[in-house]
Amino acid sequence: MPEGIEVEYYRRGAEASIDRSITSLMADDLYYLKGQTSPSLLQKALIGKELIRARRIGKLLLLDVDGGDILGLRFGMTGRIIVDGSAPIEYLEYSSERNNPAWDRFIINFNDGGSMRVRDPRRLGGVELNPNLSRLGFDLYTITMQELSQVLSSSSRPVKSRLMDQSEVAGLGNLLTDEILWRASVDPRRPADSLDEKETYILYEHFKKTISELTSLGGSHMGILQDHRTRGGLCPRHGIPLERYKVGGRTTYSCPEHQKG
DNA sequence: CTCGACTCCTGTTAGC
DNA sequence: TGCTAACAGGAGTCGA
Repeated sequence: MPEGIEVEYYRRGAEASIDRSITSLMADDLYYLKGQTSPSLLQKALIGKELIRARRIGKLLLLDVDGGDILGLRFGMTGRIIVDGSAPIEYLEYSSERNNPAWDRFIINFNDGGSMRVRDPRRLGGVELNPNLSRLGFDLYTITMQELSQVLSSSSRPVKSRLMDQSEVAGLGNLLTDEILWRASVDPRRPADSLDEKETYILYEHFKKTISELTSLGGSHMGILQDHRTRGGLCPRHGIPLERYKVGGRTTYSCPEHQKG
């Protein structure tokens, strides 16, 4: 599913839509419009305008409009962005291999005949004009050691829950979080504030390395753990069955050998 | 503050 | 073989 890494790819893809005049919209799926966003507000903000910048905070893609508005796109679990018919990410975990235009929930048409569309089979994403950004935590690409330390030391919740809390760290999803904790040899259930300075540093190093590595490899699904995150899956390091359980309601896999305590 | 339980959604898959 | 029920997870809400 799209996590921060995929959305960063989407952002790069969306840059192809910069500086092109918007002539029309398709925003028929009202369920997909979040907050106060309505088709008429979108028309007013976008028609005759241009997108001037593509930004990203965590899993939220932000497109600045030349009238001062900001178009926020969320992709949920199965959403992708398609600019002029091509998608920055073709393969998406848990999404359909098929590519059905009926799943287009939002379309921007440009005066040159091209388009930018959000294709989302399960409709867990959404479009929001001028989204509230104040609740987003440190972005996964720019978080510092001090910031991570602050996030972890200020709560006794499970370390995994803390890392996935978008108001603390923005951009980590379930798969990336399992991958990072697996690499760092940390039990996802451990209280966040139980990690000492050295453990936090090790976690931070694996965090940064995982993000940069999977960004160059092409997505969250390229992680070492990913293929083994299934019932009966084996730890790629020890060859023993991974544990499967819930943390904060999310399916979690970890190795009982090197991620204990 | 923190937790679980619930909601939304729908394509895929496990299991009878 | 064919059906149904559970599952996947991002994000929000709600009550304990």
